Amino acid sequence: MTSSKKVTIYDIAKEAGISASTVAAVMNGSWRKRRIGEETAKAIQAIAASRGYTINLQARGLRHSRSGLIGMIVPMLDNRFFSSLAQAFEEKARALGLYPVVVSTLRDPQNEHATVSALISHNVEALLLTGATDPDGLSEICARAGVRHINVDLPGTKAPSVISDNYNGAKEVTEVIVRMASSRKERPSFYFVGGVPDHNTLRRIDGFREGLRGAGLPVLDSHIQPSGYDADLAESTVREIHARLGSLPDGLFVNSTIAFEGVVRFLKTLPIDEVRKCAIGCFDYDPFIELLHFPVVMARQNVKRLIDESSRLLEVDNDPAGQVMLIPTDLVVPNALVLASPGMGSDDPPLILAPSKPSKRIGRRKIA
Amino acid sequence: MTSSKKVTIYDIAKEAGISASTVAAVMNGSWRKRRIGEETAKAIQAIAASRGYTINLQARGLRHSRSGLIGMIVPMLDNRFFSSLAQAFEEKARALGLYPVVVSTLRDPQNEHATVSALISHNVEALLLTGATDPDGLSEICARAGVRHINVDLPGTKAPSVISDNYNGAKEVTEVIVRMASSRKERPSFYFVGGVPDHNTLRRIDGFREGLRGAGLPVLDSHIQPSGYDADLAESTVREIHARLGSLPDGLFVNSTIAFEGVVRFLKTLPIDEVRKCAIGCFDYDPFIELLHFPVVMARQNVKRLIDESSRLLEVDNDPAGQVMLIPTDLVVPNALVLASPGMGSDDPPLILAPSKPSKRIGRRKIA
DNA sequence: TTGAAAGCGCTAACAA
DNA sequence: TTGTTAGCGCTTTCAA
Repeated sequence: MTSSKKVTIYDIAKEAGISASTVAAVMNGSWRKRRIGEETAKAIQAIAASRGYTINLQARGLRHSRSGLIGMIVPMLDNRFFSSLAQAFEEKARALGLYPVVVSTLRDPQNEHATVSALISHNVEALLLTGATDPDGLSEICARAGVRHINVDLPGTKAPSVISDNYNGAKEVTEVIVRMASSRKERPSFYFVGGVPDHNTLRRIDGFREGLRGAGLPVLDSHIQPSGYDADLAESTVREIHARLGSLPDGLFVNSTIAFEGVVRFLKTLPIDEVRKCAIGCFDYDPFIELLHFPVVMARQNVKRLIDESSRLLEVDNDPAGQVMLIPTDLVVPNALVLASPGMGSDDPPLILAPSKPSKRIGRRKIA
Repeated sequence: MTSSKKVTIYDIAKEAGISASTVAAVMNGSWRKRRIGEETAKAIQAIAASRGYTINLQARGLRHSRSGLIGMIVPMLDNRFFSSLAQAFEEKARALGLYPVVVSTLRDPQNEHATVSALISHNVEALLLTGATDPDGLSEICARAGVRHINVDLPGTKAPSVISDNYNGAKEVTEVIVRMASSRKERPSFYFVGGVPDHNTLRRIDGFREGLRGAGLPVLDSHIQPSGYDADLAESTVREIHARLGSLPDGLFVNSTIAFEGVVRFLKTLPIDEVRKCAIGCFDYDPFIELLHFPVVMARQNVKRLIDESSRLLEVDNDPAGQVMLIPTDLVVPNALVLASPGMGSDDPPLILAPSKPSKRIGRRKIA
C-alpha cells in the first residue's frame, strides 16, 4: 500500500522528530524500563501502526547474535508420523518462545548436510535431527557451530537421542499376533515385511524375534524381508510369499504404514476369509488401518513425548553425548479382538465388527 | 568442537593474514570474478574448512535486504492434504533457490496474523497463504510490507488465489454415486456430510446439488449437513441419519477425509451388505480409503499443480489482485466399479475385490 | 527522559 | 590481485 520499501525505525524517527534509539525502545517493548514518556511512546506507536512498521528480525538477530529460530529436519513432510512430529514440534517451539523452521531432507545424506548447514547459517538456536541417515556427521557440523541438537527417531552416538522403543513395541505386537495365530494352529509361522535395515528396523526385528521365541516358536531368517519403505515393494513381497506358500502365512508383521498400504493392496485380491486367518500387525499407526475389514494390531509411536523429551534434553547442559532415551509405543488392539477375548481370536471375528468405540490402547510402560 | 562462538570472516582473515573482503568473496563464490588468486582462495577455503566456518545469513540478508526465505502458512501440518502441499512447496522453493519456511496456524485468525507478521519480520521474499480464515486481512499486512503473496486452497479478494475446483470435483463425484445408486433404486436420496460452511464447502455443496439436479433428482436442504471438519461429529451425524431413516441413505457425500474417518467408524457397526447398498463419495483422497471393503469415489486435489501455479503467479507482476485460478481435481474411482461398468454397480460388487491394479483416475479438464 | 555512536557479520563500490 | 570503507536495521551503553 504505502511504499514498496520497508519502513524502518529511522523512517519513524524522522516522522516523529525523535531519535531512532527511542523508537527502537518503543518498538521492542523495553521503553518502560528505559523511562520513555508515555506520550512519546503512544505517538511513536501510532506512527508505526499507520506506516505498517514491522521489525526487522534479521537486523535484531545480527545485533543479538541470536535468531529466535529453532530448526528441525525431517525425512519428509507428507507422512503421518513425521508430519505429526512436525506439528508437535511447532507447538513446543512456540511454547519456548522460539520460531520453528521445519525442513525435509528426503532421506538424502547430502541434503541433510546442506540443510543443517543452512539452518546453522540462519543462526538457529537449537536443532532437532529427525530420522537422519547420518546423525553423527550432522552432529559434527552442529558441534563446530556450537549448536545444541538432539537426534529424534533414529539414534546417533554424538548427541542425545530420543527414539521410540522399537524393540518392545514390536515385541508386544508380535506377542498379540502370536496369540491370535496360535489359537488357530499348533505351530504358526510368521513373516516380517518392510523397512530398510536401519537401527529402527533392526530393533523391531529383534523384538519380533523375541516375541516368537517367547512363545516357543522358531525364527527363520528367510521369513524376515525388510523390502523397503515402499508400498509397491511390500505388495510384491507379500504376493511372492503367498505364491510360495499357496496361502497367506499364519501371521504377518508389517514394518510401517507405507509398507502396509502395499500389503493391503494385495490382501484385497484375496477372499476375506483367507485374510482373516492371518494375524496381522503393523509398526506405526494410521486411523484408517483401524477401519479395515480385518483386524490389525498396531504399535503407535508417541509423538508428543518424543518431542517433549527432546526439548527437555535440549535444556539440560550436562548430558553425556550419545545417551539414548526410549519412548514406549502404545499398543493399539482392534475392538474385535478385545471383545473376542479371552481366548483371542478363538473364532473368526464376526463380519459385523464391534461397535464404534475407539480401539483399546494399552501399554504405557516407560523404558528409559 | 572448537570454540563455542561462531567463526566469522574476520577470524579467517586474521588467521590467513588477509583482508575480510577477500575472505568474503571466497566464501560466497564471487571470488573468480573478483579475480582473487587461485592459491589465496585455496588457502582461505582450507582455513574455513578447518575452523568449521558457516556463513551468517542474517548478516548477509541484512546487507542485501533480502533473506532468501520463502514462507508458507498452513492450517496444520498433520493432515494429508496440507502436508503434501508443504512437501510440494518445499521442493518448489528449493528449485527457486529459496529456503522454505512452513508454519501452521491452527485455523486461528490471530495466529495467522501473528505468523504472517513474524514471517515478514524475517524478511521472507514471498508468502503462500494456505487455507487462511482471513486471507484479505493477511493480504493487507503483506501489502504494507511489499511482500508478494498468493492465497492457496481458500480464495481471497486482495491477492491472486489458486484453489481446487471444488464445484466440478464435487459434481463429478456426485454424478458417479448418483449412477451407482440409480441402478439400485428409482429415485435415490442423498446426503452431504462434513466440513464448515466456508468457500470451499459451499462450492462443493453447489457441485453436489448440480450433480443431483442433472440427474433429475430433488435437492433437499435438510440433507446437507456440514457438521465440521471433525471425525466424531461426522460419525454422530451419520448415525443420526441412519437412525432417522432406519437404514443408510442411498448415497452419501462426505466432505473431507477427516469426516470420512468418523463415517467409517459408524459404517463398521453395520452389516457389510447394508453399507454396500449406499453409494459413497468423498472429497479429497487417502490411500487407505481406496482399500476399504466397500467402494468409495474420491476427488483428489492436485497438490503439485496448486503449488506450481502459485509459484507461477508469484513470478508475474501484473496480475489483477483477486484473480482466482481453479485447479481441477482428479476423480478416483475404485476398480470394483470400473470393472463392473458399463451399468456400474448393476450388481453388488463381489466380496473379492478387483486385482490390485491402481484405481482409475479420471478427469483432467482444466477450468481456469 | 532522550540522543549519539559503536558494532553485530557481511557485501560492494572504489582505491590501491 | 587485494584492501578500505561505508553501510544494511537494530540494540545498547554512555552521555546529556
